[in-house]
Amino acid sequence: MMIKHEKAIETLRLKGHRLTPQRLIVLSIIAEASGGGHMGVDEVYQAAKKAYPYMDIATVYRTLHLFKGLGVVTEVAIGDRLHFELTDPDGPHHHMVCRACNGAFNLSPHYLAEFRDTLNKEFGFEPDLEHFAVSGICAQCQEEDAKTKEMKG
Amino acid sequence: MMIKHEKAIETLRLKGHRLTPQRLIVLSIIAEASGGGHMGVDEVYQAAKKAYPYMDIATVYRTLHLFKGLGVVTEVAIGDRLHFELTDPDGPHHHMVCRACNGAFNLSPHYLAEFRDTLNKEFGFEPDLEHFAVSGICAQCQEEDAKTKEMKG
DNA sequence: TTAGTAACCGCAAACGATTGCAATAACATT
DNA sequence: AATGTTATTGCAATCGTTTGCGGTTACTAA
Repeated sequence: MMIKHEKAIETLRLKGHRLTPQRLIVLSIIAEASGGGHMGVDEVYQAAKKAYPYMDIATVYRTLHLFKGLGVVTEVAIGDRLHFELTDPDGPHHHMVCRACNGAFNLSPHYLAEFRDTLNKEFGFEPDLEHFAVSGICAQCQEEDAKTKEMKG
Repeated sequence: MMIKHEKAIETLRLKGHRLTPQRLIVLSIIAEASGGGHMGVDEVYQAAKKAYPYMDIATVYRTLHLFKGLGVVTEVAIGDRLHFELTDPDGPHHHMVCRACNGAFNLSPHYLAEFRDTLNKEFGFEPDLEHFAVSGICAQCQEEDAKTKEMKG
C-alpha cells in the first residue's frame, strides 16, 4: 500500500509537479479504495473533505486529470459517470462494465489485440484502447433477468 | 430524403408519440445534415431556432433522446460531445472517430462480431455494441503528424 | 366541431464538470 | 532561514445537459 504511494509520488516529482497536501490526500484515497478499486469523483471528494475540509471539488477534478495524464490513475466510465482507480502495476487492463449492476470486470489486453490489428491493416486507423471500457450486461445479471421474466410469463 | 422523414414519422405515430412541429423540425434538420451526416446538439439547436424561434435547447435534447430510443437517430460520441445522425437504413454500423480531426468513419459490424463472441464465451458478458464508437487517430492525421515531426527533427 | 385529456413545451433551476482569476504556498536559490 | 518565482489552490462564474413545473397543444372521442 505504502509502496504504491511512493512510486506515484516519485512520478509526480520527476515530472516537475508539486507535492501538495491536496494531491497526497487524493492519491491516498484512491490507493485505499475499497470494493472494486474504482471510485466516483464525488466519493473521492467527500473522503478528501474529511481529511482536509477546505478541499474543493475543482481541485479533485484537476488532480484526477493530472494523475490520469501521468498514468498514475486509470479512468473508467461506469454508467455515464467517470470513475478512477490506481493504475494496475501488473500492466494495463481494460474493463467490462455491467449497466445493470455497475460492476466492473477486468479484461486482459490480448482480447483487443486482434481488433486493433484489424483496424490498423484495413483502415490505417490507430485506436485508443489504453483506457478502453465496454458496456454491457454481466453473466449474473443476465441470469437474474431471465428469472424475472420466467416469473412474469 | 422525403422517404426518410415519412418512415420516421410513421415510427413516432405507431408508438403513440405526438407529431409536434418541434419534432418535425428536428427530424428534418437531422435528415438534411450536410457533411458526414452527424450533427452536434448545438448545431441542431441553432438550425431549429431559425425555423422556429421559440425552440428551446431542452426540447432539442428531449427530442433527440426520444428519437434515439425509437432508433430513428443514432448517437455518436465525437470528442467529448454527443452527435446525432439519421439511423442508417442499410443497417447499423459502428464508428471510428479521429480525435485529431474529429472525423467519423463507418465501421461494418462484422469487425466486432468476433470480439462479441469472445466476451460471450469467455465471460458470459453481453456487450452493448449497437452504438459502438472507438476513438483513435485516422490514417491521414497519422501522416500529417509524421510530417510535422520530420520538420522539427 | 367542439371539448377533454394527457403528452408536450418553454422556462428556470439544478446537475456534474470545467475554467478564469486573484491569493496562496511549494520549491529552488541564496 | 529568508527570498523570489510560479505552479497550484479556492472561489465563483460558466459550460453542456437534465429535470420539475405550470401552461399549452396535439390528438381522441363525442
